Amino acid sequence: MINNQESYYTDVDKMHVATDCIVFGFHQDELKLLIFNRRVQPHKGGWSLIGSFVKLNEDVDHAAKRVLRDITGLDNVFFEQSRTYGNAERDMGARCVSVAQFALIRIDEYDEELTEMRGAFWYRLEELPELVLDHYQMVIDALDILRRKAKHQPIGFELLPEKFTIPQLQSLYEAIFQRKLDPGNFRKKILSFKILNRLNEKDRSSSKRGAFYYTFDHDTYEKLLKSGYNFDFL
Amino acid sequence: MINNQESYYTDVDKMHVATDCIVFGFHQDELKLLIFNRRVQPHKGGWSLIGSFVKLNEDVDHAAKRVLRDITGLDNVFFEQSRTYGNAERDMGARCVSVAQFALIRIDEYDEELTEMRGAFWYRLEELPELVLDHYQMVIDALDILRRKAKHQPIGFELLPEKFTIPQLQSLYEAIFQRKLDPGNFRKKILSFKILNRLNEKDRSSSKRGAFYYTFDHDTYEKLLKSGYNFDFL
DNA sequence: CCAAAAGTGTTCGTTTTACACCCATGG
DNA sequence: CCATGGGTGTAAAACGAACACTTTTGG
Repeated sequence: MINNQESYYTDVDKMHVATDCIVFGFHQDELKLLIFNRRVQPHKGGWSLIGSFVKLNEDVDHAAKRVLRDITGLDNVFFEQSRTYGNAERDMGARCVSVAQFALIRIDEYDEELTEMRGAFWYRLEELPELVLDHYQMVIDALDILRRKAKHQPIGFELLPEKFTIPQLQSLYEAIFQRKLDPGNFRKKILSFKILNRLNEKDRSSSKRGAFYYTFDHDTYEKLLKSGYNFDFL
Repeated sequence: MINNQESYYTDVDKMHVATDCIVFGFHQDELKLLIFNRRVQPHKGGWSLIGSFVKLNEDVDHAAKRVLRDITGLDNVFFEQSRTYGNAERDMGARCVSVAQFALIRIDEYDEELTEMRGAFWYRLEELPELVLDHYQMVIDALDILRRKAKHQPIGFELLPEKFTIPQLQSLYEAIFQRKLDPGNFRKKILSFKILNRLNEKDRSSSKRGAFYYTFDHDTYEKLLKSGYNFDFL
């Protein structure tokens, strides 16, 4: 069957298809990006996003998950397509179209040893080294999409540990949007969505009084979402 | 040079890369989509989006513009990437990744004869025929992105003629969002952005009194955008 | 003169913003 | 006992939804 139909396309150009992952993490009140020090040609020694070519029988989405799993040991990660980079000249090596996808990971869960063994490291967004090809543009674009999304849906929870405090959540949003938020107003807004469950447990690492831990109530969120509820932060 | 570097990638799979265009137009208070009746295999006789394979030395974006120009005669059209469809099984014919892009066109400007000669026709969104492959999903996804975008930036102007009235603009937004809007409130909101210039000319085709024509002030818009101004419709 | 669409104004309730204030507690 | 961050309350301003009202003009 495949061979039969394939015949329609025989005179059509073929090219490499890659996927590059913009992997965001959040640690110590800072947004971090996972980047990769290339140990082989091309661009040996340069910094790049983690990525891979897509195999003939592999979904593009799957390729991204495969790469991230190989490097961090993590599975079941939040992934979303960013955009596709298809300029003819973008990779001088060969014609190669790259589908960029961004991931949000809980930085406390990944396998640090495995990651470093593979040549990947976390960098603060503000102090990224130069990146290979158009990878810096990919980061910019993904950040833009992340910000847009974060404004209208509670996407940020993907970046925090299972249980977190409201001040932690606030500092994540401050990192994403690059501006200070009012603690009182932020708390009221977030709680008004009623998608957080308070635990009977406090985090005392950043104050004597301690801040209650919360968990994200995925079920209630889905319900509200389906009922057309609007989650507009800020 | 190319041949030299190409050697790094010799063992990497290659595949077809296509682009499909979701072409929106606005006419008689209705959102319309340009679709294409296939005259050759595969899927001969079926309805599909207009699209093409990307050539080896051609930017992906360029391929979309080329297709649209060939079919409608239009150039300089608003284009934006939607998303990329990369499932291994999406086209039984052969492995083929498709980058979907949507276009907004002023329906009064295209070349009707050329378009029909090429087998393409405008359909109301509500009465689309069945589309081949995953093209229907592409339409759904593009609509979703269009709606999101339209909410936060004055994208709709791409779909109207150079000069338009506020009631016309309103009916466009009603078509995009599929709901009635209050004329008074809509007008105030739009005018508050101060990105419309009123002409000393009226359209009397839909009322005795006539409605003033406006043009979109692109320069002021860009300025406000850069200064961080928020355009939130609705 | 009147129907009908264009355009303006007013009201009222909600949301946002800024900020004052109370709480809990380890050092 | 007090500095510090957690958490609550509140008043003023801004905004949005609903709707009444005025304007214009061809038939």
